[in-house]
Amino acid sequence: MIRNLSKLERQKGIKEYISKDPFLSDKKLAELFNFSVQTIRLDRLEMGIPEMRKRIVQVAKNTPSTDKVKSLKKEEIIGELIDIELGKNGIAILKTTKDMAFNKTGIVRSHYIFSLADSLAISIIDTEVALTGIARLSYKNPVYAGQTLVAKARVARNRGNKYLVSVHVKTDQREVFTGKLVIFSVNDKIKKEKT
Amino acid sequence: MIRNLSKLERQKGIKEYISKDPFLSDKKLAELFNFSVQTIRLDRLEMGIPEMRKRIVQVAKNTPSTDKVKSLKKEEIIGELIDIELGKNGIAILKTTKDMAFNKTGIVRSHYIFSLADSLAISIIDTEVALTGIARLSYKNPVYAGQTLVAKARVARNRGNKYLVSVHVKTDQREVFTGKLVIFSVNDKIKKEKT
DNA sequence: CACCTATTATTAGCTACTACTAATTGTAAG
DNA sequence: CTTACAATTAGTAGTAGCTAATAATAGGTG
Repeated sequence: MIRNLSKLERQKGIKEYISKDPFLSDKKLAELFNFSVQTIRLDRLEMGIPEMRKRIVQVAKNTPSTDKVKSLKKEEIIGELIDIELGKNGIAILKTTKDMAFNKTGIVRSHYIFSLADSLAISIIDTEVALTGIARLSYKNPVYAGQTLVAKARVARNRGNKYLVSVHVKTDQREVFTGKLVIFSVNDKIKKEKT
Repeated sequence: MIRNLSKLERQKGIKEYISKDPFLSDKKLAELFNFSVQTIRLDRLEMGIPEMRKRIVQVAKNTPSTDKVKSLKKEEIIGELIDIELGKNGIAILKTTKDMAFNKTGIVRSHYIFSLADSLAISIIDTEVALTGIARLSYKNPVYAGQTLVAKARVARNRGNKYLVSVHVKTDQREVFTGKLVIFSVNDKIKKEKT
């Protein structure tokens, strides 16, 4: 029961709930938000969210269980965001595991470190959508599975929609990675450039 | 007796069809086997096969999409290695999905593209262990979820244990990423530097 | 013939909807 | 205060894809 929400807030909430649990029927959502089933339906229609059964089918059809494609999993940010000042700087932590490393040496694969740096850099940009344009990376020292990485990012320059973000990753005082990323904040323009 | 056999065969057939395509309703099965819907239902009940909607839910719940773990999944190489000449060049393909993209725009997150490029670059180096040292990345165009990326890597220079690998990633003739990676081949030395 | 199995038909009821109309409530402006 | 409009709720008819129960029919077999 989460009454006392504006229409917008409720719709946002419904979206979130459904994205987290696509198995929610209108009835259950109505109980959760303490609004009538009809209102929930209207919200769904306004937001273009399909009915529960169709959502379940979508999820089922997305099952990549028979896929051979090796891919990474989605994440909003890699690691844990522990401090952030939008537009200025941020800190994130990633505990590395054996899964992230080469079996042979136990050295963490470089793209995990980049992912930490890149997602942190993007998340400190105070904008709806940010995309990486150019990056210069330097891996200073190997990281071993089990070590905890601390990434610090800082906006070094900002001209228009172009941000230069520098990221330093350390583990136990020791610098393991530095990077300079040029990030672009984006409106809806890019969508039309598609083709 | 002939009837009995045909019944058994039909039930076997239904089982097979459903296991291959759980999205088949009783009606569709009835049309496929040219029996009435009631007969199909009886068969399902006799075999203990649940109704279509419950089958779909089962499939959907088996998907690992509800993971909250904030880390990337381990992979030996990101994408599918489709051609390789050790020490010279290689090609890898990655089919992008919604999971790899920002929800808002459907644009694939930059670190997935880097991961494809980086793991390909490392795998073409003809050595036991290879580590990324320095990298210069340039994201030329946004990649949209669903597009298939083709990465081509080439060893541009090789001095001692230092390899300069250039990687180009395209989707439909269109260049979306280029990178120059300096990769170091490693023996066992680094392991002892560990601290 | 009665008995049995397989199949098909019919009906009632269920969930989770779509699509629609209509009534009610809230709220802000004149 | 009233009027206007948006938001919400209620209700109806119809749908797919079922469950469950009951009945009818055709075709053997002892």
